[in-house]
Amino acid sequence: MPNKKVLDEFPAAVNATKELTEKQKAVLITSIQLFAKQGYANTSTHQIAVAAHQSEGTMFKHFKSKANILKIALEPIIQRVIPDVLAELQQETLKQPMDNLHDFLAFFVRNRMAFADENQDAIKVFLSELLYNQDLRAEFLTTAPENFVNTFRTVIADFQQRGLMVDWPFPIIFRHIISVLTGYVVDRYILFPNRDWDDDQQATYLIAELEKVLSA
Amino acid sequence: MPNKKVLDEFPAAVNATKELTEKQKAVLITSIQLFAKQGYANTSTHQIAVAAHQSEGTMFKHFKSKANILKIALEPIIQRVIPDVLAELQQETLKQPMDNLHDFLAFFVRNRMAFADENQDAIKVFLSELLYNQDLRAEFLTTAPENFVNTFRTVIADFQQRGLMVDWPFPIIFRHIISVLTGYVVDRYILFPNRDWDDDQQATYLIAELEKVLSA
Amino acid sequence: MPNKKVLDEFPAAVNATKELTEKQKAVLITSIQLFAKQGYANTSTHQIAVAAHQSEGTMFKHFKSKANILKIALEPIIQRVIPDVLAELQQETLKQPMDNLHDFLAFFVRNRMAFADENQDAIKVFLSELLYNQDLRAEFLTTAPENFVNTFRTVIADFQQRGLMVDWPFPIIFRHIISVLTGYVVDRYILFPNRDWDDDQQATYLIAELEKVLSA
Amino acid sequence: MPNKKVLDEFPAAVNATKELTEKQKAVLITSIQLFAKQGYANTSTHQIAVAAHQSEGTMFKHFKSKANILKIALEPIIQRVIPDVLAELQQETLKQPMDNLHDFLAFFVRNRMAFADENQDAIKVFLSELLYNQDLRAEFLTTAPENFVNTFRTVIADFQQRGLMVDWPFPIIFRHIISVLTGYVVDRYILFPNRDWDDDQQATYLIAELEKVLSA
DNA sequence: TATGAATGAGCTTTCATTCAT
DNA sequence: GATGAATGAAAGCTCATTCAT
Repeated sequence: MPNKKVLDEFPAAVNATKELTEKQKAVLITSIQLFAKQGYANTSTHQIAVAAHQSEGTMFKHFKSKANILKIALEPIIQRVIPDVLAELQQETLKQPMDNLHDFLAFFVRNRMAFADENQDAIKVFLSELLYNQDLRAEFLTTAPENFVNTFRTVIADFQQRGLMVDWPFPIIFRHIISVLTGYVVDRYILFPNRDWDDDQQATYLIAELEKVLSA
Repeated sequence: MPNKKVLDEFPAAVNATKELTEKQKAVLITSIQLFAKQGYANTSTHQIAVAAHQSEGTMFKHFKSKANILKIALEPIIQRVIPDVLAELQQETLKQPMDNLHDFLAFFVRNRMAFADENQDAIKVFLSELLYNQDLRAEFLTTAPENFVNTFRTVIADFQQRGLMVDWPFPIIFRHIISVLTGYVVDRYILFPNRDWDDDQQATYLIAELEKVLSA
Repeated sequence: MPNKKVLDEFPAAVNATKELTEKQKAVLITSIQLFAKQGYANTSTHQIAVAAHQSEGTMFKHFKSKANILKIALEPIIQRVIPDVLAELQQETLKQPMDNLHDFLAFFVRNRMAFADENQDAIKVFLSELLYNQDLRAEFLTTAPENFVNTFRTVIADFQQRGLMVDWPFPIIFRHIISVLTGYVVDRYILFPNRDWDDDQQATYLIAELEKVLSA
Repeated sequence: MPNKKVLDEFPAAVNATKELTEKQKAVLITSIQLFAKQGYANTSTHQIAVAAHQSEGTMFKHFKSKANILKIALEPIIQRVIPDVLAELQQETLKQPMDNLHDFLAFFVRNRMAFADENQDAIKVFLSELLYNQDLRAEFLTTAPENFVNTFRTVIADFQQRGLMVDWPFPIIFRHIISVLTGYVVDRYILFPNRDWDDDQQATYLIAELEKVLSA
């Protein structure tokens, strides 16, 4: 049930402003699944409607256009990549203070691996659409700094001030972390999803890679 | 003239079997440019024909299908990502023996940065098509091991045997290198092509990142 | 109104599984008319759509392909060449027993002449497509034996056993009857539709021809 | 080598006015073969050119249009269906006078069966094109009466005057003969070419069929 | 003269979106 | 409101014919 999380997040992310019926949720989930399997351009609205047991007319009444279905379906991904990890980080630090780089990286890597596992379809679609979808890109590049990059920046700066992290510019460090994690996700879920993966071993190496580079 | 290299490589990569006229080259270059700007699915063959000053009929006589235009246009990328660096590496090692990790990484990073700079459009298209284009993916995943992964494997193993590189499994090391370099390419050419990039500084950091992780 | 019968037969032949709207019927009738006038290959789907006052999109949604329009439009011909005559033959024999060859031939010839008159367009298209349309041919050659040839075989065998018909092999007799009737149809409706035909006289001769050959 | 005869007849039929090179003959023969296999509309001029080892340019220089290739390729069939049989009939009657209906029908049927066997491809194409090709049809319907129908009329009238043939109108008799023979050709060469045919037995029956109907 | 590359109109089919019911 | 039939523009591709070499 790899898309369970996406569904669960809809209420939190979207329901604040809009009520989503079960069928409307089905449209969003089905869309992500079909887009992930075939690509956005190769998926017809008819196909979505049939798979979501909706009529095309009703679908367009609510979502207005195919592009908008994509946009709404990906919103949780864009909005929750960081907030989630922050919320859980807070809970974690309540249990025990996280005063070394290793513990932080271990938590962060495993947390995001879990997120990737639960949202693999949406992530694949997001990565691919980021390339050519001007609107999505614009939204992401304006939203990301606020609830994503800036939060990250604070955490990094904190580690650096405590002398626990290498004193490189933030963009370099930020890109490095994203690169290593995204590289894993692409390898694991997009290029070779059928390999026999040992997730724990993978986590260990990812943490080690990041630690070697980022430690002061 | 960012696509100069792609053009120059056509003779080497394709002309062995087929002579390409100027107009046929124009079709391939124009296609890559349009695909990079709009995406493959959002670019019509009519648009390509007009931009390449060709009639659609002639285009289809030579290239048979839109999918085949893409395939042929990307062939140099698939075939030459590694052979190029190897050839130049050989020339380089003739000048001075490369017996430490830093020198190798410095050469490798700068060489592939140049390659990326020269083939940015084709790389963008390649990355995006890798996600959903079954044929391209199949071709890449069968071609890559031979002229790409295996060569890499030998070089890595050599450094490891000499005790100059960390003793991690090859897939981990391989993915790490690819991730870091691809992360840079996406950042530099796809997400923020208009930023004021200091390529030399970027190279320095990339080399440092890789060296910290890979050194024994 | 030469295609009245074709239309009337759609309910019986097709409506069992699918309801046909008026416009869908119009597509089928118009197609047959255009195919009969210009040939299948020389008739564009656009032409059909305009003539049937339909949009091409709607047409394709229902009929899926041009080939399928042809197939569905000809189905009544393939399915009803013999069943019709049999049904009416049964009704006829209720009125008066048909115990000589002449009466049978007279009924059969006039009945099929009426069928040809009502379905001339479809018959022309059918004959021409039989030559090169692999699918139609395959369907006909598998359907025909069941509801066509075998029924005929029984009737012929019956007359032969009663000593009323020449003792030749069935394929010879079958082909002879079909040849003579088809020859008439081609002469009458395809080669010289504008001649001044005396249908009654034609029937008399056709019956005489068949009777001379087939009588014991 | 079923098309040998067609080729051999080209000199006689066409060379009087036009010289045909070997390659031009190849175009005509190949066309007929392809048209017979796939239909005229489904055969491209490119396909013909390749199969005949000709360039499309040269082909069009000589034949002007695809329609004209068909027309010229079928000319021998149209021109020689009857003249052939007449010439051989003359030779035959020199050996022994043919003063009964059976001998004439036997000669005629076997002679036309041989013709059909040698020109099966061209006959198939001719029959199919007769349906929709206005030009071919017009040519045939003006040419046929002169060198075909009228000759036939004379022979029939002669038999009738001698009291050897039924006293029916010529069109009825003519159509009957053509129908029976064409029915055989379609059965033998178009519908079921792969059956195990006993040509001698077929001839016997065809003669018997015609004799029963036509005898006085 | 012989060639085959070039042409562009026309083909069948798809699809996001609208609208009558 | 919900439906799915209807729309028609645009897609990829083919082809008979022309024309520069």
